[in-house]
Amino acid sequence: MSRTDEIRRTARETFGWPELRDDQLTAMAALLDGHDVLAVMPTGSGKSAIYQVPALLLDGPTLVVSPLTALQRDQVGQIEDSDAPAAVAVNSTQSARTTHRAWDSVTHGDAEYLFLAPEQLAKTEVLEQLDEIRPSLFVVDEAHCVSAWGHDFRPDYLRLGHAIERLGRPRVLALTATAGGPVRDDIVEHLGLRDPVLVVSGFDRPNLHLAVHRATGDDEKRDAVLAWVRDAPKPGLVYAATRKDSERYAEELGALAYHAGMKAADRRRVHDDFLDGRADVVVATSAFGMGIDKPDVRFVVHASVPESVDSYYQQIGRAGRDGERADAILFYRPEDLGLQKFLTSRRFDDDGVREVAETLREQDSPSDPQEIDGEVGQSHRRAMNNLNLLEQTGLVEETGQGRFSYSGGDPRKATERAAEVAEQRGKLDRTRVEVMREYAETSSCRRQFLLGYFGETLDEPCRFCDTCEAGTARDHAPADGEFQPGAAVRHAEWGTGRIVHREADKVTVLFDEAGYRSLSLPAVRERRLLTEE
DNA sequence: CGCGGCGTGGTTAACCACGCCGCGGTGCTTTAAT
Repeated sequence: MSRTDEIRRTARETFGWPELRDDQLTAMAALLDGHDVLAVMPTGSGKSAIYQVPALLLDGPTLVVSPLTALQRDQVGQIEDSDAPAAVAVNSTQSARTTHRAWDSVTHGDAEYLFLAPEQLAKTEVLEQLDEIRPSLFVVDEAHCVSAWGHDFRPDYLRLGHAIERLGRPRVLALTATAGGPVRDDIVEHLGLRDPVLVVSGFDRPNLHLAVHRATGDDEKRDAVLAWVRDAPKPGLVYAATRKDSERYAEELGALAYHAGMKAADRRRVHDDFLDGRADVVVATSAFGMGIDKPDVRFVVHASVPESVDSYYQQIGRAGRDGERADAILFYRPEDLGLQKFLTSRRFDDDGVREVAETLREQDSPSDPQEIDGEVGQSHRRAMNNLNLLEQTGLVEETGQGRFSYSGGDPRKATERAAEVAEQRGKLDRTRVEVMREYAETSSCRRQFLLGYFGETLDEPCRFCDTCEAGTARDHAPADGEFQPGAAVRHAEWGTGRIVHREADKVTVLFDEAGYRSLSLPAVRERRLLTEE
């Protein structure tokens, strides 16, 4: 029987899926052929199937790294509802006995799927257990978290590559719904994917109507948000930038608020009420959304700009999954960008990095990160962030068996190098916020803008966004073939990059080193700033 | 970076302008005290 027949049969007989889409099949077959795979496809398109099916055709259990314990519960439950072998999770929300039983069932081959958060893989004893189990497939679900969270909030995401190495390099599958260029690069680099097969399904969501409402004053913006939401068909989601704002809007709308400062039980209730249709509108911070797969969400309103186009597309992607018309509208004030710049900026921890470097240097033999963590007087998060930065300088290297050696010489020098790495990252993040300004302020087709950001092209303006309807998008359709989205270019100062967006009088370029930059076309032409490669 | 709250001081009895300060988002894990 051919490989694809085998895949199809397993999908049909075990999971009850009569058909698989081509992109699903491509990704599954690549995994079975022993390749690493990065799959970027929309939620609700059967992403989980990509590991669930091959898992059964490979010897050895499948490890799934999943960011939230709530998500792990859902995923285990989903597998339990099928005829597939058992799935278990290991995390801190369950009793020691449950965890013990979970390990047992994986060890004895009774459970096929094991769900874990990345923090589990930072523990030596967990890695030792897994080393015995020898997983054949290592899945990173919601893989954009590697990039979005790995650089500060959850540094263990950046360390998954070492876990993969430590487990003898099982084949790796990274899954996400949204990933622009730098996010994909981060995933490939930090998971250590080797020559990965990239499977990207269509990004366009033609039933989503895109619009931006520009406001000058804060009061004016609030009134506009309230009026729009009151008149709109429900259910819908409102994203606010702060916890306080989510509560304020929720109160004014008679809706439910959702943010990470709420008690777990309240959060779960809001989540369930929204999914089951008891709540029409939820006003949330960015905490809300992962694992939300509700078909009939009619709008996603942003009461304030998010930190990046990646986040924006992720959040509006929760509307209109049923294919019916849905609205994605951003209420925009340039002043709101300041908050996002603040929130994405990270202070470089000079003393902390030096302490980690000094501790590494004093070791007689290569050290285990857990030992380092225990020796420095820093939180786990802080210690791992500092170690991550040192690793990115190349002065700290893995020597095998999950141990690390230091070749940095003077820790003060190493700290300076780490500061440069951090500065580079900070620059990229700031330019990503700036792209949100470009999106909000463009008078070209918004869909062409969004798709260009993700490396896709839409040949004609979409006619289903506010700029198309206002007629301004047409004026920006390039009359010539110069600087088309996707084209490789070079800039004297910023080096090589790729065009992500082009309008009548300016281009936005993603540079390999300098991040996203917008350039005025007249200036580019006059001073020959960009050359096509 | 931009806001909201608070105190100060200055002009005129009830209020206003100014400047300073603090705050702002995402979750896992482990542990200690009820």
